Amino acid sequence: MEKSSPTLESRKRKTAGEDEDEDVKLKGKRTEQVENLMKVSRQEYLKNREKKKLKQLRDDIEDEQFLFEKIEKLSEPEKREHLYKQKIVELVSKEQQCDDTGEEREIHPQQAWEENQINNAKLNFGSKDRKQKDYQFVFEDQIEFIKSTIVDSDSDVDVDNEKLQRTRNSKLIEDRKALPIYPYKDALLQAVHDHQVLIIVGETGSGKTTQIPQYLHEAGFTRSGGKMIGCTQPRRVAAMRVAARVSHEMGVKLGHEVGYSIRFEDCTSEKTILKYMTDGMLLREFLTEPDLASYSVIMIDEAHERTLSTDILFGLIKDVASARPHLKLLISSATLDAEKFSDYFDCAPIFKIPGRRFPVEIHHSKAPISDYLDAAVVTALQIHATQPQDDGDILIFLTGQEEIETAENIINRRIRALGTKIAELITCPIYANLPTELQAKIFEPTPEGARKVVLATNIAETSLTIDCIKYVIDTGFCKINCYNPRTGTESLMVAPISKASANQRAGRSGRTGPGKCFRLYTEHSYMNDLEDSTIPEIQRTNLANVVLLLKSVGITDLLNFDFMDPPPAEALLKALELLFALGSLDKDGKLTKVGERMSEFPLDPMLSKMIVASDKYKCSAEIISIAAMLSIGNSIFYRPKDRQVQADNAWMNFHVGNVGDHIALLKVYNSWKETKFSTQWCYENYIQVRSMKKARDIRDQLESRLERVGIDLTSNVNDLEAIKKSIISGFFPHSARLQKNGAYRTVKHPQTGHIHPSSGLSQVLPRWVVYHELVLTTKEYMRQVTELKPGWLVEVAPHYYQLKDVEDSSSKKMPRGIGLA
DNA sequence: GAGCACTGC
Repeated sequence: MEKSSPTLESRKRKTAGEDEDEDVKLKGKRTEQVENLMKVSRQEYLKNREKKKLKQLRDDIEDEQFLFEKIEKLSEPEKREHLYKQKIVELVSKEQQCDDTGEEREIHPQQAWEENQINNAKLNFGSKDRKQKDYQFVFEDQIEFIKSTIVDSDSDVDVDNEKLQRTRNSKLIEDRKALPIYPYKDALLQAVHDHQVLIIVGETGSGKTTQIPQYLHEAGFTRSGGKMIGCTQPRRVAAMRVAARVSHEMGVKLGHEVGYSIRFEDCTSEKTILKYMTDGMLLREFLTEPDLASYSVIMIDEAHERTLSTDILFGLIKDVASARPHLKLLISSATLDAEKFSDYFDCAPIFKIPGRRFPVEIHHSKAPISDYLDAAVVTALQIHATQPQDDGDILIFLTGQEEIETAENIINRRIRALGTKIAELITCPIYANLPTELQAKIFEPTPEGARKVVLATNIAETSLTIDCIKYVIDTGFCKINCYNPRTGTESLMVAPISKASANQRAGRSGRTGPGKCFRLYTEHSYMNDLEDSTIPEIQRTNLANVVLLLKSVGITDLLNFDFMDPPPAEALLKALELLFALGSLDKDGKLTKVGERMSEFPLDPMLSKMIVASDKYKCSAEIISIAAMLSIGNSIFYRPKDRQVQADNAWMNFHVGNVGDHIALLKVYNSWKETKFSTQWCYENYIQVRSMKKARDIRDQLESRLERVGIDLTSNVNDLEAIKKSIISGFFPHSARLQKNGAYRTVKHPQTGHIHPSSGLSQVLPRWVVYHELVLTTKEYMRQVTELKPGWLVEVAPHYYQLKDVEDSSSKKMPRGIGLA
């Protein structure tokens, strides 16, 4: 974005002038009630004022005659309670009708649960009986209109289907009105009119993600100039699923009026007015549209998760908002962080919407526990032995694959020892790197008379939800990735979770019914030892990518950029230094031509630079394959415990001639391509199919970006020197020289490292290498290593290396047989 | 001769 946005003074004037009209119009409408709703949660409201009266009402409700007289005198919550009962009866009869007409109904457990939830949520429904009819009418109209577009595009629809459609639509309207958010619709719209930025605290199950964009659309926020309402999600599946749900509710085809946009898949069209997308995708849109002119509203959902992308979005969007007073911002967060968000957005008001969830009983351990793995197993077996079988499954949170496998073994062994004295207990491991076929196991329904125990990493905290979990066992730990800007190393560390995380984990037990959570740490420890929330990603990650992106949207002064939680200055400086070395920034910190080309690629800057440089060496086809393989990380090879030797041998096939890991990855990709992307081939070579498919998608994307930056796709598969020089053009800061003791030392900064044992060169120990990344585990290990000739460093990066840096003064002191590869 | 939390572009 051009940083030459209006000065603060002129912005203020502009804002005041343009908002004045609206202000005058709406001031009258603003009621005390609206203000109250924004401060007090509905649950508190109910609890404090009307508890007693409600109880009495329940006793009286049998007598209809009496009730109708009484209902006129009732307060709002009482009316709701009454209508709730009425609506349940209506809904049940409607459901039966639906079934009678033979409507196609998926019996997916998720949907069944949703419907159940919706029914439960009827408590909050329909405070305004008369208006309901109005709404239905208005809606029928709208649906007729939209339905015609369905008929247009789908000529097979016959009269019967149309009738069916109508039943379904009216049920959808009912469902929508049943969501806890519905009674707040008017107040919410009012608040959006009154304020530019609104923090929304929407508890789980409130319906905020699906309903708010629709409300705004109905209220006319999409009418002006065909502008869109954008809603970001931290995960791809969420964006897709919500978009599908909303398009269904609105009776339009997915990808038309309602669409989603995620990497590799843009399911939107010119008609699209409600757009769901991943937060990273919106961030990328800043590159082509710095003022987000095509949006009238941006909603950042799940902001409390504080992903890297949301944090950057905050800074950028705050700036856009001050330049565009008519752009509305909605930030949805969890209760704990709401005030922090409000402070950041200049005291934006907080709007609370209650959710619907089941109560969860929380148990803490009495005394501190030293062996949480053992304690988790014991607790699980205890639950299994003492609680009724058909009552619900168990979910245990552990830190990683190894722990999961050990726990699985112990549980199985102990259950076997107990024999028939106890009901069957099925162990289901789940972690991101588990092959897809095995992951599916957790979604299979539990057989009659048995119980499931799911052993999961953090993946079960937010990314996937498992039905029928009644018991959660929380060990209180997880693995987090930490980047050390000083050494440039990354490491995975086992760390205590935050309070927010602990509550999230506990909530996983209350999805289908009341649940219980057993925490393997004391309450004292929860109160005093755990942080309130996890350290945001932006403070513990390599920022090279972020800095390049910010530079290319025109942010010049990064150290003073308005971060909600600023990253360590050292990490920013390190990133700037790297970008300068790569030639993407000039002396004044401005983006160069090379930098502009690099920012087109959704990769780490070193990988992007490698691609840009491959133009010169005429091997872009090979380099994008390597970049794709490198960027999917270390989950390419599958190494089951019982076949480690075979797996290692398969891997070594790609290393013939000690070509180095980069070229080996290229060979893997090309061999797979030759088999026409065969799944069987992957199994035979102990390679993860999922990873390879991802690599193919990334490669395809990179290929299309080549065109955009004007690089020809040229292939030169046999010229290894050209390929290696391209790699070095991006990774020259990661070059290292062999020491006497068999370790390596980086050429510029004194950093030692060792070739990782999984590398094809770990036995070869070439004198000079370039590595992809440095990880700290038991030692500092260089992962993905390729041999280089020192002369190339001076040739490729003369601004960085002089001859004296690469003079091989120590060659004579080398032990015999080392460093001669 | 080792160790792979989770996302996203």
